[in-house]
Amino acid sequence: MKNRLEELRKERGLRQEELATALSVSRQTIGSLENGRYNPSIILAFRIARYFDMSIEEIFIYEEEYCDEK
Amino acid sequence: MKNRLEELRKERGLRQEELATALSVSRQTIGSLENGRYNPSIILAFRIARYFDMSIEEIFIYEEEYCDEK
DNA sequence: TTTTTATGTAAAGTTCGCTTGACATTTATA
DNA sequence: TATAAATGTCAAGCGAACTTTACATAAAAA
Repeated sequence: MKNRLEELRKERGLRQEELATALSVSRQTIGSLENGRYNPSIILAFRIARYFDMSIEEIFIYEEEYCDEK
Repeated sequence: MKNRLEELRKERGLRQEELATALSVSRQTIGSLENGRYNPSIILAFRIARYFDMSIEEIFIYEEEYCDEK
């Protein structure tokens, strides 16, 4: 799954650490999401969407080709 | 997190097993989601939303009171 | 009532999401 | 250049999200 986290964070002039703090996760979690090392839990996805005042679908891009992902 | 899975499934006259097969998960996964034993991964949430032709937000209800969930 | 169908749920195992801690690399600033 | 600030990334550990197997219960149909 792709996402627009880095883009959205930079638009707002935030460091990874600041975003992490705002979302109550670790800096490594933000880095890992931005670099695609893993996907967020749905709870974190909701918190991210709420933080940026957007829908989950506007931030996280699900494409069917990942047909075997869980 | 609450969700409308059971309601949506029954509206469409599906058994848990049929929905599970359509989504490529086990029947127990559907039952566990319907009964709130755990939350879906974001990938599964996307597949469910796509299956019902709805947004994730229309199916899964995130409320801020779950402030410590991950 | 008896049998079948649908659902509930537990146990055990695997992988993933997230943590903390650590250290390397890149980028910016003194 | 040298130092600091921001990011990249690894490892170990924990709990969550799945799996399969199994069995119990509920509801519907014979």
